[in-house]
Amino acid sequence: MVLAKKEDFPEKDIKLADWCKALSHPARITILRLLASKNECMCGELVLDLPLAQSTVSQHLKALKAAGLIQGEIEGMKSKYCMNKKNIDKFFKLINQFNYHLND
Amino acid sequence: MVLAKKEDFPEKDIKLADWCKALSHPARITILRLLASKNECMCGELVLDLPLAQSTVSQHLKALKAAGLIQGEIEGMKSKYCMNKKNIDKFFKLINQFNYHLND
DNA sequence: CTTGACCATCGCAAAGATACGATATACGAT
DNA sequence: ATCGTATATCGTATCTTTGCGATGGTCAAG
Repeated sequence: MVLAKKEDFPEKDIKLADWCKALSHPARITILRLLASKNECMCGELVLDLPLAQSTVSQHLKALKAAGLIQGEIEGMKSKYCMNKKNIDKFFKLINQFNYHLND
Repeated sequence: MVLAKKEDFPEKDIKLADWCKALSHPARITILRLLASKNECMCGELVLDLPLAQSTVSQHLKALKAAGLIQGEIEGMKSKYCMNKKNIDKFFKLINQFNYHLND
C-alpha cells in the first residue's frame, strides 16, 4: 500500500510534521498572523485580507482547524475563528525541543 | 493561472512556509535528527535507519537540500550529507520570531 | 416569506508529493 | 577491462494539495 509509510515513524515526529505541514503555505501563516492581531476574526475579514477566493480561504481555515492550531465557532450567521493558543504553544515547544536536539 | 497564488504573499512568509514544508514529513525530520547525531553521514547509513527504499530516501535528501537545510558533497563514490547549520539557525530564528509576533 | 449576507461544502481540474523499481553513473577493487 | 558497491535520477502509479465556481444552508432584515 502506497503512502502508509508515514505511520512507520515515531508518534512525536508525525505530530511535528503535521504541524509543520499546517504552516507550509503562506496563506495559513498569514491567517495566523491576522488572527493574532485581531484576537478573533470572522471569515469575511480574512477573505478581504487575502488574495484568495472565499472557498479557498475556508479550506485553509479547515486545514488549520484540523491541525488544531485554530478554533472556530459558528455564532449566528457568522463564523468566528481564533487561535488555539494551547496547541500553538505545544507546537513551538516541540519545535524548539527539536532545535535543541539538533544542537546537542 | 492556478497555483501562482503563493507568490502573492510576503517574501518572508513564503520562506517560512518553504522551510516548514521541508519539515512536513516525518522522514525528513528523522533525517535531520540522524545527521545531527552523526554529525555527517552517508546516504547508505540513512537508508538503513529509515523504513524507506533507497530511491525514496534520496528524494527526501534532495528536498532538504533544495530547502537549504542540509548540504551534500560527493566524496569519491559516496555522498556525505551534513546539516546546513546556518540556514537551520535562520529557520529557528524566523519561526521563533513568528511565535513572538503571535503572542504580542 | 422572501431577500440578501455569510459561510461551508461539493465537484472539478491542475499541479505537487510520495513511494517504488529499474536504470544510469561513478568509482574502488580485482 | 570487469565487477560490485553506492547514489542519483527516470518513469510510473497513486494520493494529496491548491484553487475556483457553483450550490446549499442558516440567519437577520425587510
